[in-house]
Amino acid sequence: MRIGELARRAGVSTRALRYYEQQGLITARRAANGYREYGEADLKLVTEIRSLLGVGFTLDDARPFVACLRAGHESGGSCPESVAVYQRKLAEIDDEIRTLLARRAEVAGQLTEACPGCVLRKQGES
Amino acid sequence: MRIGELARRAGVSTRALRYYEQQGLITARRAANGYREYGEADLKLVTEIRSLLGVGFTLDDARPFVACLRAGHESGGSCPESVAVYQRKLAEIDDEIRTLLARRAEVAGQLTEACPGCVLRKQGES
DNA sequence: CTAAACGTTGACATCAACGACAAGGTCAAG
DNA sequence: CTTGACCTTGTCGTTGATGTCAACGTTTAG
Repeated sequence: MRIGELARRAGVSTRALRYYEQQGLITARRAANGYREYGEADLKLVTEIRSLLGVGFTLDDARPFVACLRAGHESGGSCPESVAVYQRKLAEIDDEIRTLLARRAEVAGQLTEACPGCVLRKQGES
Repeated sequence: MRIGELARRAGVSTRALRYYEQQGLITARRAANGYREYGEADLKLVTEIRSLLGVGFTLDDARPFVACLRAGHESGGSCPESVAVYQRKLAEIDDEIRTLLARRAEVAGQLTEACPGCVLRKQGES
């Protein structure tokens, strides 16, 4: 299939696909006229990439997953390198959550000071 | 005081101060030689801006606070416009936290699938 | 034959808050 | 007079994942 069809099927823009290629995440055979030609495996790759981007991974983070799929594994996350990324990302997410909770407390405190009774309750806060 | 001293006292770069001025957050009298001249009030403004930036506010968010201080209030957060920003930011932060929690769950789930027993516990999780 | 619908590469624009220069003016001390 | 520490404006670079053109070649349906 050509780039337009892959884009439609994967739900991404052709621009994105060319960018992924430029970043070395996907590759494409070239037809005689220079057009990119993709197979079903490429659809899986792009789908994996999109899924990872959707949960906040960067393209760089996605590399091991793509490599894992290319190596023949049915899941991109089943290689040690991918697992390492998973763990790093989990740690990053936890860090961000901690930062945001601290910020929320700080901002809520300031708001309370400026306008007692203005603070909205958060789910789970007494 | 001139820009260098204000920068030192506020703990920011002169570049940042000029940027704040360009964005209309602070203003400066000009000496005969064209140098910017600041007063103690400006130090308060910059300190407020930095404090807000520190908890994730944008310069645009900081505008009402600066205006509030300029209007003579001792606290930048004590004007209704500032309170509105506080509330909007709180809502934004809560949204981000929710997103991150969902992501964390998603990533942790994938990791568990790929590598049972690899997931680290989070504080507060059973 | 031609227009529409594809494909190609290349390059600039976006968002925020500056950092890092360039190229110059000003001013005090030695 | 000169060095050096200030100050000025202006412009480009940073970061990530594209959007959006430009300018052009290809293919396909009518």
